[in-house]
Amino acid sequence: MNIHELLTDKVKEAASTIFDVTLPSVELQPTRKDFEGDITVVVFPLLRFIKGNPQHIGEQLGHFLRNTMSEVINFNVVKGFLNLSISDLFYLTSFNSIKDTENFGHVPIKESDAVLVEYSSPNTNKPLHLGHVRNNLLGYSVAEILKAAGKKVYKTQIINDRGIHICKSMLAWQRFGNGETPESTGLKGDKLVGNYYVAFDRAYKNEIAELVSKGSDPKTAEKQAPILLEAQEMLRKWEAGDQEVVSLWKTMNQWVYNGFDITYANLGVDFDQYYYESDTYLLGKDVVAEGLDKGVFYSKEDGSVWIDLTDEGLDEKIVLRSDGTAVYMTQDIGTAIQRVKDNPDVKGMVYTVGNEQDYHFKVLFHILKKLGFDWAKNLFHLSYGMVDLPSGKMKSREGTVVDADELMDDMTLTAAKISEDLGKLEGYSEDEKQQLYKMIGLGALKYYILKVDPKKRILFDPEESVDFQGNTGPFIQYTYARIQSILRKAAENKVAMTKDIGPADFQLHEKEKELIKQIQLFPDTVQLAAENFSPALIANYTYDLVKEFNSFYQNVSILGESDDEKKIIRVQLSKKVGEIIASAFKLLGISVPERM
RNA sequence: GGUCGCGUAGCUCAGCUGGAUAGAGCAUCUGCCUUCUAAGCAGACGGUCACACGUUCGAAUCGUGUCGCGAUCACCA
Repeated sequence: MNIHELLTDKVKEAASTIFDVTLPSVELQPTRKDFEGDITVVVFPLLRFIKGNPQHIGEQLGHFLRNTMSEVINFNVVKGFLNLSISDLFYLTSFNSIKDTENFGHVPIKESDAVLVEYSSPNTNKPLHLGHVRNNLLGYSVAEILKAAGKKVYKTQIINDRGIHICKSMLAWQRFGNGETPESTGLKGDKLVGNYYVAFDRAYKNEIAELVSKGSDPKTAEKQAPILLEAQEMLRKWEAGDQEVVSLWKTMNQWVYNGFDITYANLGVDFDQYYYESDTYLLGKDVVAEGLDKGVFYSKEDGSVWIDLTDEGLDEKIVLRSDGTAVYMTQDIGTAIQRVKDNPDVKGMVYTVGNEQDYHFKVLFHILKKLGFDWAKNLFHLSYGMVDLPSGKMKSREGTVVDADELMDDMTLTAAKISEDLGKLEGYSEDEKQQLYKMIGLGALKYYILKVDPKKRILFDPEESVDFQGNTGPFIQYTYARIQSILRKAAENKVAMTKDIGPADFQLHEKEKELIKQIQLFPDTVQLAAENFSPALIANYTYDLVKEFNSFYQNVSILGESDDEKKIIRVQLSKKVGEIIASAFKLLGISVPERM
């Protein structure tokens, strides 16, 4: 039982013995630094149940708590705030139990409670860019946080591997490619294919210009450019299963997958399941038919099928075209159902998709609820804002996107430059250095993106790149490395790491209490982050912990002239902080170095 | 125009279910490397929490409205 639960119970008990009232809840908060005490009971909310002067009530409660709880050694009342001083006994017993807890903050996984997390979901016609990076980091991190909170998680992505845009790069390759392959060019497969997508666009624009110069109207020119008609023809052939087209499609998609695999590996994300739109784009039609029978949907004269969501404050939405073919929504309905069929233990899903699709997912979730699926109440759209550049929006056609691979390389280079300037890496082999630079560069990138609320837009300045000071990944990694150094030296000094320390041995330093308080918050933070699908909560918690640790580190002597008991508890504290940093960063997909 | 999201220090961001005098980092300035890593620490400076009204003992936080920015309102995905 933690101190908050303990105090809540005691305050309730006090209220019933002194005032004969039953309290539904008690408001507790950490005492502000300018006041004496550790934990504060806010008296104001109690006034609804206990009539009287808040000052007086606070004092009565304070006396009761001090007399009946060994943990409360003193109290004072300021206005309506009852500040309680907590004993060293409590801090030490609490820390003694935390110290030996493995995987502190993680809850064991309950197999019955599976959640499916979808992220990345790329197109196979161009390489991944900065937007995907945010998507991937968010999705991966949320999946890891859910695991830590005791959920079984399936990471999944649905790959958009079909459609006119895929045919465009295929056609351009046929026409201008001269049989180039990733092997023959040495290019990553996704880059090669992406180049042909750009080549298509160039050729298309030229044809339009030519048609317009011959007197054609620009709008019709856009629709009648021969290369576009040819791409559309190719799509028809693909849908008809034309062998040559399908074979080229398979080959080129495989190039792209091989390229993506490298990017994902560098980014440190992974997936348990893959869905391909070429398999799922026909799904959902049967569900629509069923829903039509049940009266969830209705059809119009032309045969198209709709759902009326005006009751929910939304409008009408089409779910099947008049020619009977599926739309985006149809596919998503079908895919959701298919996934639960494939994984019967799934009780909820998280969709990591940009906020331009907020409306789509709102509608999708309503439809699935109306269709009566019990898991439909546990659907969450992990919606995130755009990543903008100082120059404005990223546009792939205008070449203003930040490529994911290049970005990671740049970050690694920046990390290398700063590290070399600081000159701390004597005795490192070139390999070790490169590994460390990558760890730092990617740590900077990931932390930079994950620490901000997903809903907010991010302005990413590649020039200024990323800071290594303050609330950044490298600063936290650096603190971790320093802690490892303390532990190495403690091992040389043979400090007893498992020994419990009692309150009689010495008085706790103010900084030690602060650190223990911060450590205690970690499990709650993980739970909260899981409930809110928020890596930002974990990131900011970790930064607070590191700040607290650094303050502790500068203000107390860990391995210096302190006596043995102090030395032991201080090294134990450092060790636990190191463990928490590592496990929090693991939830963010960031590695920590042993030395730097 | 309808709907949704955002608006906190010069800049980048925290601020949990309403609680005491609003919190960090960067930038600017001042101290601190003969002791465990100075990518650090301690401090100064910097705020009408976009604006107005409301709810109440108490509002950055909740509600309504206004303004600004963005997204979205396809038989595209």
